[in-house]
Parts: sequence; structure tokens; C-alpha cells
Amino acid sequence: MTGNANAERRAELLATAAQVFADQGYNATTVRRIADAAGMLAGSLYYHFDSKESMLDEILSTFLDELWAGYDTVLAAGLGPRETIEALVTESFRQIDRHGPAVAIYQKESKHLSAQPRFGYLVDSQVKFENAWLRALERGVAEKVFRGDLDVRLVYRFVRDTVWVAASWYRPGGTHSPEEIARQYLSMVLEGITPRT
Amino acid sequence: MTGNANAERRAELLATAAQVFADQGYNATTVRRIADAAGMLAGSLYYHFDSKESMLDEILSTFLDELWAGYDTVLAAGLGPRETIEALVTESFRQIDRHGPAVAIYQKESKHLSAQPRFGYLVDSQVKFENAWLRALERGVAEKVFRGDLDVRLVYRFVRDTVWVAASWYRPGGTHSPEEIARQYLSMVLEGITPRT
Amino acid sequence: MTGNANAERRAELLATAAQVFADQGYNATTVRRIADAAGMLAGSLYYHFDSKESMLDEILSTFLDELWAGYDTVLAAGLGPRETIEALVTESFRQIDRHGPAVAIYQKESKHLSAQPRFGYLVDSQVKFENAWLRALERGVAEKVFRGDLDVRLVYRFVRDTVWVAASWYRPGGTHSPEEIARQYLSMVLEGITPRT
Amino acid sequence: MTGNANAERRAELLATAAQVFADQGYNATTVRRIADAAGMLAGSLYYHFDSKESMLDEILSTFLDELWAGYDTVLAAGLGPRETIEALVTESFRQIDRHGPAVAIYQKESKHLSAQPRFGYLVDSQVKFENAWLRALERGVAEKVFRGDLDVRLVYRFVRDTVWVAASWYRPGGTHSPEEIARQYLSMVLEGITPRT
DNA sequence: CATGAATGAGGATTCATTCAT
DNA sequence: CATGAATGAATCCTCATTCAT
Repeated sequence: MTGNANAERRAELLATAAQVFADQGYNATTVRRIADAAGMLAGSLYYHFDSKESMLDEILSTFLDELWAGYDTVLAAGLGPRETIEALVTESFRQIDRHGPAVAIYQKESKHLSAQPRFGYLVDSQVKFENAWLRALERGVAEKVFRGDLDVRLVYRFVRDTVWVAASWYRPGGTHSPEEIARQYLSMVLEGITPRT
Repeated sequence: MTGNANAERRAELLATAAQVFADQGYNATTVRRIADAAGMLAGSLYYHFDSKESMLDEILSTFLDELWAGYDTVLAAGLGPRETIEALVTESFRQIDRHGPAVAIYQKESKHLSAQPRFGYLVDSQVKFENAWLRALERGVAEKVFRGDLDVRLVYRFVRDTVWVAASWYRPGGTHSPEEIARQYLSMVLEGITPRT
Repeated sequence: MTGNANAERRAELLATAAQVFADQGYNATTVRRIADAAGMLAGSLYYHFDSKESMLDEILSTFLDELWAGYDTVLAAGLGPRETIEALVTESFRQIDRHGPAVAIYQKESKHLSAQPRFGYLVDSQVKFENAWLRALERGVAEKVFRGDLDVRLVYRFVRDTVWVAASWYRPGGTHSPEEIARQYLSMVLEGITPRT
Repeated sequence: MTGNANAERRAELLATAAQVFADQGYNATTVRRIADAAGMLAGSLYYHFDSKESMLDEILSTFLDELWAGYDTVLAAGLGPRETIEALVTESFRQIDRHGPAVAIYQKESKHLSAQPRFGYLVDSQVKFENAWLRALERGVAEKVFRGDLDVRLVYRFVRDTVWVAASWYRPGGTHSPEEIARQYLSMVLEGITPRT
């Protein structure tokens, strides 16, 4: 059971760190601030983690692991293009609900982290991500469930950004559940904001 | 002409700084890096600017000034709600085209900068921004040119994010002009990505 | 006992810093020099103190606190004017003996430090000081134990300077004890250097 | 005549510099501040002077040259010990009147400047100064015009400090002329502040 | 597990100084 | 003579990290 207690403590500390990273930015966050928020001294964190960077690493990779668990299930389900997009969006909002800070960190920091070998998996994930979405969109265009007069790449970015940027303002426990937000988002993305005649 | 040369040099250096800030993040950017990119020594920058922070300040306030010049013209034109939204979006993409780095910096840093009194104007701008968009959307719903079954606040965030996040990937001089991108974005936002019957 | 060890270390470091400040002047003293004298690295001082200025602050305010503890006792004792002057001078030499460096720093730096709000207490102290001495001198003139043909303000400065400047050459543990020096100073100040007939 | 105009300008600039050095301390004074006070840019000062240090050097050596011109006249006049002391004190106050800032600088900075070879003359001057005063005092004790029960070295410091410290508060053009101040100081030093029977 | 104290590598900033114009 | 722009060394300070207790 010791290992379990240990794992719980780690998770707790990582949640604290993620919160602070998301609020202040990774670089602007001092180890001391994390330690303050965790009720210990800066040096003490090094009993649990190798470095500030390894905290960031663990936060991001844990998040991506869970994200892909969800995505892979969706992608393996053999859904039609529109249903795939709907399921991916819904899954994404669930991740934002669960891993808000991690998503926010990912948004802000992933671009310049990608340069470091240690964070190469960010690039891998992004490529895999792009492929999955593009394939669904292209299938949709081919099957005429999506419009064919738009640049697919632009549509991809549009949908992707539309979903993930929500992490910057979404707060768990608010008025709307992630599923409700996903529903409205999808409605806008799919139907637009002007009324259908 | 001396004042002019001076102003030009400042603008040049600020453009360089903005580029680096956008690439690496404000905190992660060292003054030395900016100086390197400008072909001078770190200390020399202090002949032109008071501090790293004042460079950031000047970059952001210059951008916001130009942005509002454009927006105010649109808002004063007495357009209908749909035309207002179209004009605001198009204007926004023009700003992204012209002030790409400044927009990217604004996206990434404005949240935690807002806390500092020096950057209070970021909050002011954001409030004014939100009011302008919300009013146009609400008028549109009232006049039935926009759907009434959606949470207006959510629509606002959707459109806002949709537009500005583009700064993170848009590169001036690419295949699409800002107006073309605006056109396609608007088409998606207004009509959705599924074909109308 | 931990708090005690902490306080002791602080006091030790402040004594070192005071020594260096007194020798080289506050501005000319680098943090590194203080650290060298304390046997640590420059950065390590910041574990104990906020800034170079806060070291100076603590040195001066500690000194003034002790000085006023002594002075207030004298002033509350209800002595006659001559005895008051004698006691103040003697007390001053004791402070020079104990806080030599602090006194020297006070002499050299107080004038331009007074401008800063943080060091406003230097002005307060100086005013209180002047009042105490002037009152004693004036009482002495009224009671005819001091000469009435001299400008009291000039006498005040004369006595004041005469005492404190001694800090610039006095070294504890020399031939004369502070009391012996006070005795000879008082003898000169009160009787002059020409023999009485 | 160009040399003359040149010399005047130099003197003017040095007076300005001396004022600022005296007010803020040599180290705390930036070349830019001096230039501001002189109505020019920092770089321009280097047309007139080699360095900030050479300004200080010229200020101090000019002062000491004039001081010794006066002192040497007094010392060569063959006066008695008391008259010598009186004349030296009076001459000193005249120097304070004329070279106030230089005297103040000398007081504050000479101790740590003495270490540098360039300012070796400060030590020479001080030694010569001490000899002159000690001789006069010792002659006075021998001739019984000064008290013999005091440590001569202490008396020397007492008189020396008493005189020079006045530079820290003396402002030319005030109520008292330098001669009047000298008169009252001498009266105190010679007769003390208690009334003679 | 946690603390307290220190390390040492930067990083922003200051400033005397130079020099082409 | 003076300016404007730049240099580069030095300074204060921060902060991730280490480690004996």
C-alpha cells in the first residue's frame, strides 16, 4: 500500500503544479511557488521529482496518455465521419473537464517545448492527432456529409482550435457540463450560427 | 527627420523583439536573444528602451491602438449585425496579417499580464471588445439573422477564439490572403461545415 | 533554539556587512565582497536578506534602536543640563564602541539616504536628536552653567560633530576606553584647551 | 585667449561636478547626472575630461593646492602656537566657504581613495597636515598656552574634526561669515562652553 | 519525508566609456 | 564642441538544484 500512498501524493503534487503552471506559465512559475501551494519547502519537492521539467513532463504525458486512450476507442469504433467528429469533440471536452490545467499548459507551451528531444512525444501526438482528424474530415467530404468547397486543412484548424481553446476559459463545475458544451459547439461547427431555412 | 529615424529604429527593434517574444514566450526570452536578433549587445537595447517589460508594453499597446482604430471604424459604420460580424472578423484577420507576433503574444501572455497595473489597459480593451461583439450577436438574434437556440456567451467565445487562435499558425505571405481566410472562416462560422440542403 | 541560531547568523552576517560598508562606502561595496568576507557566494546572501539595501536598513535601524534605548534612559533621568550633556556624550561613545561601523555608515550615508521613504526614520531620529540636545543646551544657558554668548545652534553642531566624527577613527580595544575618551572630550568641550587661571 | 575660455569652461564643469559629487557621493554619481546638470550629454564630457575619476582628481588636487597655499603662508609667518592655531582654523573655514563641495568630497571619499596610487597625494597632504597641527599643539603645551593634561593626539583629532565637519552643513552666503564662524568655533575650542569665573 | 542553508549559473540592468558624424 | 548610438564589463538579484541533518 505504500506505493499507492506514494502514487497518490505524487498525483496530488502534480495537480498542484499543473494548476500553478497553467495560471502563471511554466517559465514564470518558480519551484518555490509550487512548494508554497503544496505546503512544503522548495527543496522538499526534489524528494518526489527529479526536476521542475520532469513535473511538466509527467503532467503532459499523463494527460496525453488518457487523451489517446479515449481517442483510440473512438477511432476503433468504426463510426461514420460525422459521428467520429462528434465523438472526438465530445471526448475532447471531457478531457478539458478532467485535465483543464494540463490542456492549458499544452496549448501555451507545446510549441516551444517540441524543440527539446525530451518532449518529442508532443510532436508525435500532434501528428497522429492531425492524421485522425484529417482522415475523418476527408471521408466526410467524400461521402458528402461535409461541404466540399472549403480548404480541408483550414477546416481542421478551425475545428481543432475551436475545441481546445475552450480550455482557457472553461472551469469545471460551471453551468454547462462538458457534454452540453460539446453539443452546442458541434451544433455551431456543423450547422453554423445562421438559422437554416 | 531625426525624430523619424529614431522612431523607425524603435519600430524595427520592436518588430524584432515581438518576433522573438512570440516564438519563445515573453518570460523565456532573454534580452540577449533580442539583442542578438537585432545585431547588437544586450546592454545597447537599454539606450532605446527602459526595460524588457517596456518593450512588451509598447508592442501590445501599439497593436491594440491600431486594432481599435479599425474596429471603431466598423462599429461606427451603422452596419447590420451580420455585416458587423463579417467586418469585425475580416478586420481581425487583417490585424493578424499585420501584427502577427503581437497578436500571438497577446494570446499567450495577456491573462497573467492583466494582473499588473501597468497592463490594466489589456483588461479595458478586452471588456470593450466583449461588449462590441456581444451587442452585435444579440442584435442578430433579435433580428433573427442568428440562431436563437444557442447560449450567446458561448457563441461569442466560439467566434472570438476561432478568429484569434489563427494567429498561432498564420504566416503572412502564404497561400491565402487574410481576406480569403476571413471569407472561409466566416463561411464556416455562419453556415457550418455540413452542406445546406 | 532554531530561531536563535537564525538570529545569530543574521547578526553575524550583518556585522560583516557593516564592516565592509563602513570601509568602502555603501555604494562602492559589492554584494560579492560582503559574501567573500562572510565566506559564502553572493547569491547565498539572498537566502538571509532580501537585498543589499535591506541589509543596510537592518544595520542602521538596529543601531538607532539601541542608541535611543540609551538616550531615552538618560533623558528620562531628570539630570541637570551639564550632567545630561555629559551622559549623552558618554552614551554616544559607548555606542561608537559597540556599533562603530554602523555609526560610520550613518555618518557617511544618512544624508542621501534620507531622501528615500524607506529611510525616513533617519530624519525622524535626527530631529528627535536635535531637539534633545538643543533643549539641554538651552536649559544650560538659562541656568548659566553654559556660556550665553555663543549661537546655541552652532554649539549644538559643534558638540554633535565632535562626538560622532570620532567613529571615523575610533577602534574598539585601543588604548582608551570609550569612557576615557568621553571624559577627555567632555573636558575639552566644557573647559576648552587653554588652561584656566 | 582660447586657452582661457577653455580653462573657464573646465572650471565651470568641475564646479558642477563637485556639487553633484558632494550631494550624492562620488560612486553614486553617474556621468550622465553631471552632464545633465551641465546641460550636455554624457559623452560630451569626454571632450573635456579623460574620465570621471580625473574630474574627481582635478577637483581634489585644485582644492588641496589652494589650501596649502594658505596654510604655508600661515606656517611661514612665525606666529606663536595659539595664534597659529587660530590662523589655521580661520583659513580652514575660508576654504570651506570657497570650496565647500570639494571639502565635503574630501571628507567622505579620501579614506578609500587613499588606497589608489593616483590619489597618493591625499595621504601626503594628510601627513603634512597632521605634522603642522601637532607641532603647533605641542609647542603650545610646552609654552603652557595649552593644557598639558590632555592627550595631544586626541586634541588634534578633536580640533581637526571640529573644523572640517562643518563643511557638511555650512552653506556659503548664510547668516555667519566664515570668519565669524571661525571666531565662535575658536572660542569654544579654546575656552570651552562653560563660563570662566 | 522534510528542512535549512548553500550553490552557481544565468538574467536584467546600469554605466563609464568610445567614436563616427 | 556636441550628439547619438553602441560597447562591454560589472552589478544586483533570481532560481533550480543539492545535501547534510
